[in-house]
Amino acid sequence: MNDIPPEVDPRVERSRRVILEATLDELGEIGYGAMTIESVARRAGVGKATIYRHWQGKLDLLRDALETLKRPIPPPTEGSARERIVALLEALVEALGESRWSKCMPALIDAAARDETVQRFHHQFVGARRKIMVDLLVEGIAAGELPADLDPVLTSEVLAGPIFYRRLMTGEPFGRSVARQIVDLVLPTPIS
Amino acid sequence: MNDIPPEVDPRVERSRRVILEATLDELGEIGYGAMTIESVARRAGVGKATIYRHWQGKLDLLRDALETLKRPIPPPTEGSARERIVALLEALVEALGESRWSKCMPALIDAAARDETVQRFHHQFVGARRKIMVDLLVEGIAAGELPADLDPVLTSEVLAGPIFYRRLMTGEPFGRSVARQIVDLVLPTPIS
DNA sequence: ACGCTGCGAGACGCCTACGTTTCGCTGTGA
DNA sequence: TCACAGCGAAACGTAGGCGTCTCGCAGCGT
Repeated sequence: MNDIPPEVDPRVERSRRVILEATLDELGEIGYGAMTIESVARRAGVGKATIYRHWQGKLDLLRDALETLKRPIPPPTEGSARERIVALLEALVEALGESRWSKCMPALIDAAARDETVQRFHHQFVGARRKIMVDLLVEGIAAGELPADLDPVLTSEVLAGPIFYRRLMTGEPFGRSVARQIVDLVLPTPIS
Repeated sequence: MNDIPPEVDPRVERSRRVILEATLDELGEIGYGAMTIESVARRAGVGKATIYRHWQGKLDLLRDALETLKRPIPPPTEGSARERIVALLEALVEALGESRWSKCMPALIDAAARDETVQRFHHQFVGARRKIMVDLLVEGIAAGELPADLDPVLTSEVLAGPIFYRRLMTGEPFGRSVARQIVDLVLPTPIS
């Protein structure tokens, strides 16, 4: 995962960085089908030969660019299981509102439908996020805070699904507060 | 909506039909960004001049093609509110599994992110579907079969969201049975 | 200080799509 | 029956991306 830097020429480092940045920007803005090596080079302020020096082509470039999106998501650790679930869902709301990941999402979904490698990345990326939620649910069940017969996987989908639904299908704006609303609707209310 | 046929040349009728068909096929297969007038013409077995004779360009063509996807969805009328909701959700599962709409969905989401007209179409299409579910929920509440404090809009999103989530985000296969599982999880179980 | 190497720029031949035009051909409607 | 209109095919010049190559430059490591 974390190599000891093999004395890489800083010029190479810098080129790779600005090119991968430009790739994600371009992807988010015009989509995968319309994205070209030349448009990426223009946006990056780079000769296209420099891109071909480091990558085989468009798909190879995209795959590398997507890797840079991966970032560890810290699972919430404070409060009751229910509160931690709300917090994680709120983090998802935030991420889907502003992040570069969110901006690239439509293009990513489209590209995933065309290329199997991108599809694997996409599913894996989402899967990693969802696993955190599933873990929280399992903990909650183990702690007796949630019903023992709750299906954690299905529940995680029911919790996260509506947020993606709004982002991708209806375009309806949403704020942090939907997170708690969804949890209140889905998880049996504690006696209060 | 339903004009009296203005004596249209059957050759024109036929051309429009095969071209719009080919447009949707092309859209589903290679996406909006990669789709070209020439690729549509090739697939339709048509001279590209014939396309330019009827449409201004790619976007104009796409908009017309999308219109042909619209089809009335008959809301279920038999059984309890809960059973009708399950039935409607099952219909959604079917539609997301097999239909041309589903095949075009990734491209559609991508195109909606680039063009406002497509976005309006997409949101409206989804909105029309969701309205049926909301109506069912409202009926159920009015009939006393569902709790009076249930938010019908949010509930419809929580019901449908997970199915889209699987289709677009995780790629996990799903069958009719998820519909009932989701309803059982979300709607308070009737005393049984 | 200096040889090396990654760089931006841009030219290359090739290919494909653009949107328009022309050409016979054939089905249509009177 | 026959004028006409829509058709497929193909050619047009233009534009732009492909992937490769060659420059001269400037920042790199020794």
